[in-house]
Amino acid sequence: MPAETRSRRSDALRNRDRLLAAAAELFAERGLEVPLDEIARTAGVSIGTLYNHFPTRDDLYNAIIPARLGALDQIVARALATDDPWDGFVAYLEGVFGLQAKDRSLNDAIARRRPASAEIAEVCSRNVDQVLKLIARAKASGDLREDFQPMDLAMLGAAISQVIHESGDWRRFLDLHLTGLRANG
Amino acid sequence: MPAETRSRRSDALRNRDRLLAAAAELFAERGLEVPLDEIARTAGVSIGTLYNHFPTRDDLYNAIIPARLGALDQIVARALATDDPWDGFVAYLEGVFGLQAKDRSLNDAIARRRPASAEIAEVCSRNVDQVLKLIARAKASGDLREDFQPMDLAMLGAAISQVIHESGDWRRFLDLHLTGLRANG
DNA sequence: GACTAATTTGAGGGTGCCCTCAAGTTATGA
DNA sequence: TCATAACTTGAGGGCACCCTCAAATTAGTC
Repeated sequence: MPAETRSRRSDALRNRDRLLAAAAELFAERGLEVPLDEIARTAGVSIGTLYNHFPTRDDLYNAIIPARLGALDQIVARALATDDPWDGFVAYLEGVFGLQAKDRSLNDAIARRRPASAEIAEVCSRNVDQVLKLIARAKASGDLREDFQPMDLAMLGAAISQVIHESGDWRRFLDLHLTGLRANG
Repeated sequence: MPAETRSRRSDALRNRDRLLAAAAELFAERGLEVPLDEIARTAGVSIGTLYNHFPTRDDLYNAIIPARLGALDQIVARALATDDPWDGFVAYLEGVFGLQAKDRSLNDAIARRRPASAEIAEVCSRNVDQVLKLIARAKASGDLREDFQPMDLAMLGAAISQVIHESGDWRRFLDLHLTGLRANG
């Protein structure tokens, strides 16, 4: 198979890297809907070159988002390693939302399931099992209310994504959500 | 002043009504960003006529949104009329969010301050005093946590608007937010 | 019925973003 | 250094939405 031995040209590799760097930066700053020609311009490359390397927008997403979502693995692992089930659950929430707050593309990808590509879905679903464990653990210890559902978590993510979007204090909001608004309890 | 006595032509009045009806319907269904030419088409009128009656998008918003926001007055009044301060506070939240859930344009206008026109801001601010009263009352009775701020309400509105947007169960989410996720309390 | 001012019309120009492809450039290996 | 495949380029066509304005139509008046 000689096709395998063909090496990419060096300029092509360099341009690809520049495109990824530019896209990563712009996605993080402004979300997943930055115009492609702006990415090309930032990378110092023509729009045609961008399309050579990434024929569709999803190709660009798939080259960037899954790697970033890898951070989720660590967050959920650390949460599960926490002795106290409730603290672990809270640590997970703070970890994920902190990630979303720092990177608008992750806010889009996690909370709004924006790209919705198979590849990204895979990364997310890889964590679902772990997260379910986290939830079960917190329920078993009596800390988390019994009726809590995964959908509640999804909605919390959506809600917080909007608080972040509005530049609100998401930690404060999370705290209120965890403890409730009622005074005595 | 003879200019005052000039009457609008009947077809113009009719077309204006049709435009308002079409815009109201489309706004409620799909939010405030429906294309103007779609509104004109729905009204059975040309795009030029739309611009005759409503030179800017804001003119259209101002002709529709403030009236709808009038419902807020009733909601807050009914909430204040409720004997139990906490029940009143909750009734207000349910009233407002119910409104947002039924009408996407109100979801945009209330929670995301989308049009941000002076006229709409006026309608909203008219209620602020009443809402502050509602909050103060609920705090005084010891039902609402002392550290609750108006900003917390704004963020809750933003959060719920997103839950509604994702077709989530906003009542469930509000319930969780009011009572917290922790099991015992 | 004819006049006129009010109103409507929709083609057309502008913008921003998408995507393509024929022509030009360049890395690479012989 | 040349040949060639690999790569880059950017003008250009498409689309969706915005907004304008000269020409056509029509309601209201005499």
